Amino acid sequence: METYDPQAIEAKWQRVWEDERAFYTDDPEPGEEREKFYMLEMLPYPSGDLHMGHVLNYTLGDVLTHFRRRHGLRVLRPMGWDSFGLPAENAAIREGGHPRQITDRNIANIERQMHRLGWAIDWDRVIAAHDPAYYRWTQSLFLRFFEKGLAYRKEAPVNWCPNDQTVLANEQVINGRCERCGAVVEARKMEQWFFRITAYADALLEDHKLLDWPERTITIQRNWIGRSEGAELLFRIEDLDIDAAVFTTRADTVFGATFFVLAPEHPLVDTMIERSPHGDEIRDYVRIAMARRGEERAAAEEKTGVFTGLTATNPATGEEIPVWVADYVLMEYGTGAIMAVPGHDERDREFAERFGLEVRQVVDEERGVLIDSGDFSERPVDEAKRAVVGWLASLGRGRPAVSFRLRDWGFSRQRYWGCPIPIVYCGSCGIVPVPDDQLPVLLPEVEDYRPKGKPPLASNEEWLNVPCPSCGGPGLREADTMDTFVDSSWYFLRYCDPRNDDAPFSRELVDFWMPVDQYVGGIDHATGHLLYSRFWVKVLNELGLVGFREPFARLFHQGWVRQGGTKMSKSRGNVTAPDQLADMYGADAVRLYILFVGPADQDMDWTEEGVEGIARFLRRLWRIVHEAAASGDSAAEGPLARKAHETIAKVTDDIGRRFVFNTPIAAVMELVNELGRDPSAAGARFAAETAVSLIQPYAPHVAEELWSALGHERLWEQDWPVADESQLVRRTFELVIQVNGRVRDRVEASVGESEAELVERAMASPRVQAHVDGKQVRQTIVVPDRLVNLVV
RNA sequence: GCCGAAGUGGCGGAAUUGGCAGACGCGCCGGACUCAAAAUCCGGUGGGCCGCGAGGCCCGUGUGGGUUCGAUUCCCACCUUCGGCACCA
Repeated sequence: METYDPQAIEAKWQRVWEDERAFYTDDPEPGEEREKFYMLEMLPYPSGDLHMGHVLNYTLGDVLTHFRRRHGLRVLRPMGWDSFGLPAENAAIREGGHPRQITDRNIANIERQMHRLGWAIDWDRVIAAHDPAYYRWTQSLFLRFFEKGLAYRKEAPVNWCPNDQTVLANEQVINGRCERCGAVVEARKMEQWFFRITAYADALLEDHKLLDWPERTITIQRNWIGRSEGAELLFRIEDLDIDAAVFTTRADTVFGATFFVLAPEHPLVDTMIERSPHGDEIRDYVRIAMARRGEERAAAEEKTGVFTGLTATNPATGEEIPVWVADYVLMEYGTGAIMAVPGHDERDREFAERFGLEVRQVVDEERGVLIDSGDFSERPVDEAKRAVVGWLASLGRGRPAVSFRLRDWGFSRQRYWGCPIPIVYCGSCGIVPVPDDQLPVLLPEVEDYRPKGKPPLASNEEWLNVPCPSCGGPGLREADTMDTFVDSSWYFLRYCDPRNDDAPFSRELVDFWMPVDQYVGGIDHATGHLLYSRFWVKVLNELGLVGFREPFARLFHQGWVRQGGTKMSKSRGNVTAPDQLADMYGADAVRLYILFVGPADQDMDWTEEGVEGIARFLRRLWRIVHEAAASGDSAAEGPLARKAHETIAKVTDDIGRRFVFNTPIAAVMELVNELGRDPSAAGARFAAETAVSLIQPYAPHVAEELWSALGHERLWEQDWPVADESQLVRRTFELVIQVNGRVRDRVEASVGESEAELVERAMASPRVQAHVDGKQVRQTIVVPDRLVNLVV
């Protein structure tokens, strides 16, 4: 027996797998019989180095990949790169070089590290967001959205750094200041691109029922979409000769609406500035309010606002109530205007108290009924909500309405390193899409990635100025690029048909592979990537490009691997990178360890204490399996064989049904411990084969080597072992005997004994007798084949 | 403030349907091997108490209650930690 040399055997088997194309997946044959399984982990951003979070994510996926493959499924398990985005651009600005060079270098490095870990990936299907062969189709799909009116431009506030003359992403704003220069960030309005995801709000909620997802993820999405049922009510503003609509979920409180408030951005405000005697004050207020960013407004100590000098008519009471403009009312929600009911709304009350406005109680909170509300007085709140809306509707002053918290998805980025938006602005034709046959719109070279008051792409005049595709007149290209969430909203479709030059993907292939059967990724993407991808697939479905409505049938969230937390830096100093760890202990040890330390769906503080234990286990496994191979008896019965069958059942259930990845390792350790007591015992060979076979998804290299030592080959394509049910049936068991719920003795008993027999055994125990001690047994509880409890 | 998740030995964790708390591993202790150490192997290891010993008793899953013959598991309240959201009418 040679000593266990992880480096050598890992290199050896990785070469074999590559030579045999073991983990590459061909397109389905016509009349394909094998069931498909699409295994996918979230698209990684190619930072320079793999970290332990990646190792957890992809090892988990790898275990499932091997497990499903060995169940005879045709498994697709691809990999690619979310390779556009700010980090590469920042690195280019900081250190020089081109974002493309930096990105390509990082991809090469991280890909090498991935190979080092031995993951079973179909590297033929690799895609990269920044590859023109990919982003031409991102652009093409964008055009389909544009044609349907689902991609549009509108003015919206952005974070603007007045010093750097640039738009900042939310994560670049730290406490209201620019992360780079520290200048106070302002809100500025710009024309930007949006996807009309709000049009799919109901569909996104409705189709949750099609998903086998963690409940909390669905809850997060549901809250994010924020569907509220209520009503739109009309308030007459006589001075302007218009009706202004408000959204409310508390139509029952309309009798208590003592003032009316518009958001500063509300379109009517301009009219008011013109027509109101207080026009100047309104204008001043609006200017100040609009310069404040959303978070600043929310964080303000006290609510601010300005009286417009106008009044609106409360449709329920007929009273004239004052109209105010205040920035605690958000233009983005509802109608951008509210009826203020300070008697029953905390925010309205705060405002009313500050400005001395009337507060009127119209609901008796204790009894839950309306008061001082005309004909509706004494009616319960829920009933009154409907009744009031019905009444106002009959007067033409209201209607039931639904409002959503969800906003449209702004995907313009005033950045260089992203997918160009294939649009040309023409003086005579307006917004003109670049025709499909002129795609891709390639990302041009620029001299400086820093935006100086305009997006970086706009600095390349030659690129920027193009003839209008429609009329041939002078045109200007769109200089914004796309949010990287656009790239990742359809990559899982491209994997199904990654080298298609004629279309983003063939419908036949995506309909075969999709939906993703098992998706694995962080819960941090609950309201971003996961929602956007669902939206895209719904649109593509309506366009007839795909035959399904949901992209990810089943979802699993791995926990966070925290590194460098106070706990660990104190105890151990530096953290070792995964590939260094692999150099020290081997890839198999790293893979086993990351899954062994705890449940994969829970957060963990990374520590290397314990990796030695895994390395020790692998050396033990190596030695014991070799011993069993030399002298092991291949009997398929006896205690060791039974233990092996129990382990098969446990591991299969844990991975396949429970989605638990740490306990199977413990189960195999137990089997190996038992085998180690006598590697030449009856059934030892079978136990060794079982242990090797079961550990293969976790530690494929050493498993393959040991499988050879046992005289077999190609473990990676062997069927997953099946537990022999007859071996699992026990004839005897250890009867637990309790007195008053406390365990007092354990005795052997036969399976299937009657309650009376079990009680008799219990009473026969001297230890039990000592506790019963002549007392009256008042009750006996018997759990067949398990336990007896005597109550005295 | 609101929503969610979680609190189990010195440590990471296990206990799947209300039925033997602490599997498996780390660490630690003892032993074997060794001139010695490392590695390896064997044994022990929740706390307290009683017993020369075999063994026995009590306490114990964040805290306090409850349901139950029986609770880490179910219910109520509270504490702590970690996430997410935060003027959404």
